[in-house]
Formats: sequence, C-alpha cells, structure tokens
Amino acid sequence: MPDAISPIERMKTRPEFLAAARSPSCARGAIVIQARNRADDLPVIRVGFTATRKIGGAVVRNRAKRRMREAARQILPGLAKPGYDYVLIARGGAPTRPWLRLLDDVKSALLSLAPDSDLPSRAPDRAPAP
RNA sequence: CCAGACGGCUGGGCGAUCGCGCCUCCUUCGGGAGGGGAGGAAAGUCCGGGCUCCACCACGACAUGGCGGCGGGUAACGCCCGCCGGGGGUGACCCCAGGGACAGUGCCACAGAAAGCAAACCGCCUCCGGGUUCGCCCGGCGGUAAGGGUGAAAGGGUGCGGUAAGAGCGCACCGCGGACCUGGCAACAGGGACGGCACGGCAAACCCCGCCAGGAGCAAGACCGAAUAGGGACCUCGCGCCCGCGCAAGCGGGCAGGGCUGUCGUAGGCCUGGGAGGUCCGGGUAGGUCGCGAGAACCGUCCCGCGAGGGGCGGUCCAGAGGAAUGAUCGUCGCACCGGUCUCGACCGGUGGCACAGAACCCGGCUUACAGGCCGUCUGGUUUC
Repeated sequence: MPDAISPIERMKTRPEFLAAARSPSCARGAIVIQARNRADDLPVIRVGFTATRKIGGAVVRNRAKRRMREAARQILPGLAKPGYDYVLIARGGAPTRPWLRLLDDVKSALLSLAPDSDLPSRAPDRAPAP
C-alpha cells in the first residue's frame, strides 16, 4: 500500500522555520522538536534541521545536522503525522550522544507531540545524560 | 646513546550494512548501473593577482595610505631565495620596520651647574691685596677642565711627556673622520696619505627622498522571466449641455458633474472634466539559468641555476552545494589511557579515548590552530672499536 506512506520533504526557507517556531515543542535529551500542523490538504511531512552557533563551530554544527537527519530518516516514517512540519533543533549533546539514546530522544519527543495527546503542555526537560 | 638545530612528509588502515548531493548511461518513469565527492591549514580575511561592473578612457600633479640594506625569483606582493651589515649562541643555527639627523621644525623626562650655541657647581693654579697660631685662610683680575658629583648620554679613551695648574699641547696604541687605491653587478669589505677630534641621540616625532597604489566586489555581473500593481500604444463599447473650427473623424474653450480646501450650510479658489473591456509592447519583482572550474593545475622525468625558480618532453582530468552533499552504525586492526596476571616483556579485560578543523568564484603568499607518527641533513657531548 504505497499510498499510506506520506512523502517526506525538506524545509528550506526562513518563513517555514519561523512558522514552526511558534508551534508546540518538546525537549528530550540532546534535541528539541517543534511540530506544526500546516492545516492544508497536502499529506506531505516536512522536516527541517537547526543547529545554532551556540553549540559550536561549523564542524560541530554539521555533525549535529547529519546525525539528526539520519535519525529522522529512520524514525519519522513511523511516527510523524501527515500534514505536519517538524523542526529538529540540536542541543549541546547532539554530536556526542550515543546513537541509540539519540534515537530514543527523537521517538519520545515525537510521541509527546502526537496530536492525540491532549494538553500540549511542555514536558519538563529531562536531565542530560551524565 | 643523550641533548639540540634545521628542513620535509603524514593527519588512522581494512571490511560490512544503510544513506546523501553531482555527472554519464539505461529505464517498464517506480527506479537501476557506473564514475568521482573536503584541507594543510578548507580557518583568520591580513597582503598580492585573475575575473566582473563603475569612473577616468592620454598622461601628469596634489592628497591619502603602504613599502624601505643589496642583488635575484615572480603575473604580482608587504612573499620567497641568495648575499651584506648589526645582535645572540660553545656550535648546528637563530633574531633585526636595516633609507635620510649639514632640507627644515621639534623633543631629550628625573637628576644635574650645564642636554647641544657649549658652558663651569664643587674644584685646581699663577698673580695682586689683606690676615695668620706660619699649616694656611679671606677677597679680587685671570688661566683651566685633571679630579668630584648627576645622568641613557657631559664635546674621544689609556699611558707617558709636558705645565703654575691644565689641555691632542706633543707622542704611542686604540677609537673617529677620511682624499684615494684594491676586490665586488651592488649592499659592502680590506688598505689608507692626511686631519688632529671637529660632526651626540630620537625619523615606531613632524618631515624629506625613492618606489607602489582609481573604486567596489561573485549578494560582482550577464541572460530568461511569471502572478499582482503600475506605464505606453492600438481596437471595441460608452462619453450630459452649449460655443468655435471642420464634409466627417476629431480638436479647443466654457458649463454641469466629480475631487480637494477638517465637518455641515452658503460663497469662493484649485485640480479634473473622467469610464469599461480586450490585444500588444517595454521596464521590472519572485523564481530560474549562466558566471562555475583544463589551470600562474597535478604527476613523472631530463636540462639550467648555490637557491627561490625557469625551461623541455611524456602522462592525468581531480568536489561543485545553495537551510548548503562528502554521512550514520557496526566489526576488526593500530595507537593512547585504566585495571589485572606475570617467566618484566608480553597477555587478558575495559574505555561515553584517538589533533586542529568543513570547500562556497578561483589562484600566489602570510598569520594562527594542531593528538600522534615518519624521514633526511647537521651541531654539541658521551661510550666503544
């Protein structure tokens, strides 16, 4: 059933990111995820990645984006909702966090942001790994 | 073997499974196959160029900024090489903004009498006058710069002679200036008649001299080009009344009408005297394409040169993104660290250990960052033969 798999696209322009920034977010471990219901009829899932200069230089930022991109490639097809935009923001531990823990962070954050869960209250930030 | 100096290289290896962007080919348009995909600094953006557009389109002058031993290399440089001079080191070697102070102006703190025309604070000495306890003391006209003291620096230094005391006053050596000679393309080096010491330092103070520089930058710039709004031309429909010109189309003027004059009424002034639809044209925004990688290229080799480098021949094609690919995970080996065993050199186990760091138009440099490892040349010391 190929029609059940929604296409995943990349977000590229600044207005898209700004729109997502006003949406509910959830911080888990080394990442923060913002989810926005675009409220249009297109079933596509869109993803964007952000790593600010606060976490390091170009090497660290690129590494964080690559790991988030790989994690999104593995996790999103099962947990993302069609018609939504997701923005993954790297926190300090994103380049060095163990890979399986990083996958757990993404899964957990996506489940918290699922539209079924009432109360979009932000979960308290889990303490970073020791 | 130890310590050190200099130059160069490297920047984890192999494999498996997924994946990314680019190019070529195939395709049943779902995709598939193949190729190639970060650095020595890609960094800082500090110099020099290429390439674009703008300006002047010739050159010069001025201003501003930079550079500054000499010769060479180079497209060019503030870079590099060789040499010279000065300084440091036992040495290999390292360091130096290293033009001009008789073109001019200015400054030299503190201390000191005096800091640039030379002078004289404490002193020293002849002579004159006075005093005297006969050691000398006081005052004056002069001579002098040896000694003292200050300073970063006090108008050559040491010694001998000389003198009333002194003084390049004379002499020797050293230092300084130096016509000229020799060597060198030159910076400069060696010698040096003679001069008898006259000429202090600061140009990273202004300045002078010589040389070099127009400005902005790939978000440069070129091409294609929607939608919407606005501009122009043409066509169709519409266009109250009066006057003038005209056969007509139409043009001009006036009035009505509309707008503005904060609002309403009245009066006045100014502007306009109109609209709708369609087709086409040009400018131009979003967006797209180019610029965008075969070159001051890389590899090998030969020749020239001490070297930087230059030349010949042969071969190779080697990243081109645009919220930005070049990755993720695992295994194994290597290295490091920790723990244990022990036949002291290995073995076993563990590690959330393995440098600095990511192309963005492209080259040549400089500077800065960098775990570990490798190679070469040389110096000093030590041991053995």
